[in-house]
Amino acid sequence: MTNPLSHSLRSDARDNRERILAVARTTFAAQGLDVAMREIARRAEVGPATLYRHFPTKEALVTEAFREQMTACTAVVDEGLADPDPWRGFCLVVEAVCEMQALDRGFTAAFASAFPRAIDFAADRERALGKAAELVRRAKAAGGLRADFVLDDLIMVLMANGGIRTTSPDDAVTAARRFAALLIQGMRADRAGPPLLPPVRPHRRRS
Amino acid sequence: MTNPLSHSLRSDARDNRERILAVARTTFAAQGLDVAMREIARRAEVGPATLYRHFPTKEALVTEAFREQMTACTAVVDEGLADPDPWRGFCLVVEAVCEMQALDRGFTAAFASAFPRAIDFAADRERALGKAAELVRRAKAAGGLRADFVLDDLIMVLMANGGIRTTSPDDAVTAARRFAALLIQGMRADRAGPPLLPPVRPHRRRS
DNA sequence: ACGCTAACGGAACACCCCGTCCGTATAACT
DNA sequence: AGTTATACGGACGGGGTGTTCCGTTAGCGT
Repeated sequence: MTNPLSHSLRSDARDNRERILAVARTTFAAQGLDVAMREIARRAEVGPATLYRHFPTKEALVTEAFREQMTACTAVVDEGLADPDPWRGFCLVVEAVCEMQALDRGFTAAFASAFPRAIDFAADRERALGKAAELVRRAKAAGGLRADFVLDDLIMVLMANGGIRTTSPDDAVTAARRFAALLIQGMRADRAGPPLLPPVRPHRRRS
Repeated sequence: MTNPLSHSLRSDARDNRERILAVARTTFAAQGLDVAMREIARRAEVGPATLYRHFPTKEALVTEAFREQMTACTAVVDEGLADPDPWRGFCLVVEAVCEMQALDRGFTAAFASAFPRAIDFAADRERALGKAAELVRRAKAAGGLRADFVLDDLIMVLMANGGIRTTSPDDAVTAARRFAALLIQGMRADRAGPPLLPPVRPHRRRS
């Protein structure tokens, strides 16, 4: 019902799978991707073999665990695109994504491809980036976003936001909001100040 | 001469020590702190035991390797304080430190205490932060920096800047400059836009 | 030149990681 | 209830890390 892949699985197997995914999501969110597979298995009250039977590799588990987060992210971008005021839509997206990153350390790492090599988010990632590019274009056309802003700047900002570490989740989201607010002021077209230096393309795997 | 600790050391030991430190500095700068001790020993053409005889633990090596970077950092803050225009001094410091972080990944991690637990930079770190607080105070008094800016915002910005990863060092410094320029525009007092949310204190080890 | 001690470095230790094998238990179907 | 295939989990292998032991080398003072 809830999961299209849940057919043809024995009941205990399906339960275990969901329990593993739930544990993986919360643990990755709280501690980042540097969590041992054994630890996730232990918290899910499952043997390591069971974990690996459901997800053949750690990368597979991470990919599956953050699939919904990824769609939520693109949904946010769509929401921003739907806003009648492009600049406001842009600001909302920046704030929302920063907050999402603050609430989920693992998502930050997964999105930035901090994991060994290009997860497989490639597809969703590129799609979201395409929409974000459109958002940037409109925000600039509307006169809200400074003209020398480029899509890669947005990626850079998100990467930077991911670097903020705090003690508690509450502090994390407050800091992210404050960070986003500061940045957004710097992105405004009016009183943009001296022109920015030439933009740089942040690193992208799969050269 | 150059090093006050170099007395009472045999010639080969002194050579090895300096070679190890040189290798550690360049390697940490290029690849961050996640470098195996064996790797540093190998590059310095030294056995692991020699490395550990000079630096009893990895933390000790890191601390010693970044001591001069730390003093360079405080020197930058002093330079900013010496500037007749507090706002310009503040901007210069932000730009310079961001650039330093871009050029040295290890320093970023060491400064942010990303290493296991509180290195020992505590003293220098607190001293530098004290001077930075004075810099912030003056920049606000001069009317250049927005009034709701706090010292912790500066720490947050530096932490964020450390999160930016690029492929080449050239890209890193370009990105850092661009990032700093964007942020500085958001920090300006004129046209500050809506007030920021309540500030948050970023995490500090040694509770 | 000699001897003594400081310094060296390869091998080994203890720990943790990801991923796998195989004998056992249990859900599902008759 | 009996049977069977599916799923389970403890134990294992291979590789990596920080750190230490100990037999050997080599600088330095005489």
